[in-house]
Amino acid sequence: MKPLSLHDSVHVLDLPRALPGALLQLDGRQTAADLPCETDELGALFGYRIPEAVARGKALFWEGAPAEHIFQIVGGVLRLFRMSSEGRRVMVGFAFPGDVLSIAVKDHYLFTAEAVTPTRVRRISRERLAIQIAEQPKVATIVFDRMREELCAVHHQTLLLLCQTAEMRIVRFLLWIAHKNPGAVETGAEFALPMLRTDIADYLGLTMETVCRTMTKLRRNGLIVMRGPHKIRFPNPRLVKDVADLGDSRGEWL
Amino acid sequence: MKPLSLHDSVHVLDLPRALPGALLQLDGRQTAADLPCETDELGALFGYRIPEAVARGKALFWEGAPAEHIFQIVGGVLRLFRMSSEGRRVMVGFAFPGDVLSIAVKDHYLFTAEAVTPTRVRRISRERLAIQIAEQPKVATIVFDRMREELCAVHHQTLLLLCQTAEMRIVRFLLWIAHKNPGAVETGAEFALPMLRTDIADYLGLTMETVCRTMTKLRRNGLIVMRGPHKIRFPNPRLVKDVADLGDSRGEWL
DNA sequence: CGGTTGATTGAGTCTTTTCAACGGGTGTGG
DNA sequence: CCACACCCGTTGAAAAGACTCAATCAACCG
Repeated sequence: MKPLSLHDSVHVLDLPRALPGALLQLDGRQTAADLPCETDELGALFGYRIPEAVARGKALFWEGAPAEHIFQIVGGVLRLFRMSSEGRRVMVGFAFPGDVLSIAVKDHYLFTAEAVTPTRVRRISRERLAIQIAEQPKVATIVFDRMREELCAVHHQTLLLLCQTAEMRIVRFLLWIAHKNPGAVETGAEFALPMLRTDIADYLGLTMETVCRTMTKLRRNGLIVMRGPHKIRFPNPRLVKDVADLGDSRGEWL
Repeated sequence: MKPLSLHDSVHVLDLPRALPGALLQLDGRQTAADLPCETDELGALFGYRIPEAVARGKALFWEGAPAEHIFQIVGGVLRLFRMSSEGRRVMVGFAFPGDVLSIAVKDHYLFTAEAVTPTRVRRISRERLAIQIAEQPKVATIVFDRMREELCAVHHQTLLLLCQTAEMRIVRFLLWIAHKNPGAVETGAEFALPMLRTDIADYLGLTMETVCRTMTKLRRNGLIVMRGPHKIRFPNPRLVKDVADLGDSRGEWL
């Protein structure tokens, strides 16, 4: 058995992001249902310490600061953004339970990570990770996988941005969020959309107003049902297929 | 000295992509000036075999095919694209001399790589790479770096797509291409823009027409000078700064 | 209660896309 | 050799879409 193969690795999407019975509330109010670390291969890496809490609106780390730690999100949602040279906020991603942050950076954080909801994280120092890699070659495989996952996340955003219309972008964005709650799309169950309209706009390269308007349109068309701005349902799964054909044979890109 | 540190690695942008004296012609006509593999740390990995040629318009590999090899571009330019579910072509990148392709994929190629210009590549099987990693831990560091580079490339596209206007996207795209020829921006020297207008459009999320129109606008404004559709100059480096302030302290994102 | 924040909606403007036409190359076959 | 077709780039006019500016509304908080 090869110790460091690029092949024999956990599938990116098979992560224990949300397990049956562990109802993950993305809005962070239900702190009891954190990601169970025992099931995570990476859990051992981060140790079984009690996770740290990050209050809503607080930053976990800042763009440009020396990257000393790697973080695993246990519960809650974070927004990841940079400041462009013109001073505009550029959303480069969101982090959900199970995600690992900044495993791919070299020495400085490339973006700021800010808690959208009350968030709980585990951390490991980059030094310690290096030692772990040296001691157990298998760890390198895990790190490879995580970097692949990070790459997939960015690629996913790229594909969203390459959608022509705002409607398409938003539908796919919503579906992406929905897919983090297993079965939400198929059963039409309600799921949380914790981030602000502005966050979504900055992520999709749109304005807040366009996001609002488009979501209203989707509501009028019966594609989505909203209970407040942050609770969404897809009442008609079949309808979803028509608007955005996600019939991708390989789930790698979502 | 830690054998597998994530820190002590070659800077992503310090790659021997274009060396003084090795005038890289991106249009691929000058096949003599290939990337010198001796200077490349990764060169040893790929061996010093004679590079394979890929004719213009031919694919190096196809989206969805089993990923058996990893490629290093020695000369020429490739377009990297996927087919969206609606059948539209989605450009996910371009590959230039020095780039390494598909080091981050798991088992199937995520995109098709097609030669824009006559191209020369070296290849290594994924199996062999795994063995190399096992034998020399230092190789893992190189692979980490390359994956970081791949991540940076995708992130760069994301940032391009998040630019509000077509003009900004295109200016930054052109600057990005220009930066691959050392000193081209500073001296106002001519550089090649080998890909088609359609390729650029698909990469920037615009239509071909918008790309054309915007480039003629840039030409009229004196920002660029064109000699045919594929030869560009920035005659006034100072003007460039005004239009697109790239004053980014860290070059990581370009 | 007044102030703030976030979401929504409206009206007008600007950009981009769409549809269409044209021109310069290149390659091919008569 | 020329005629023709085809690809690619460019430009034009009209339509659609997204943005800006602005007002309104609801929830929350001191």
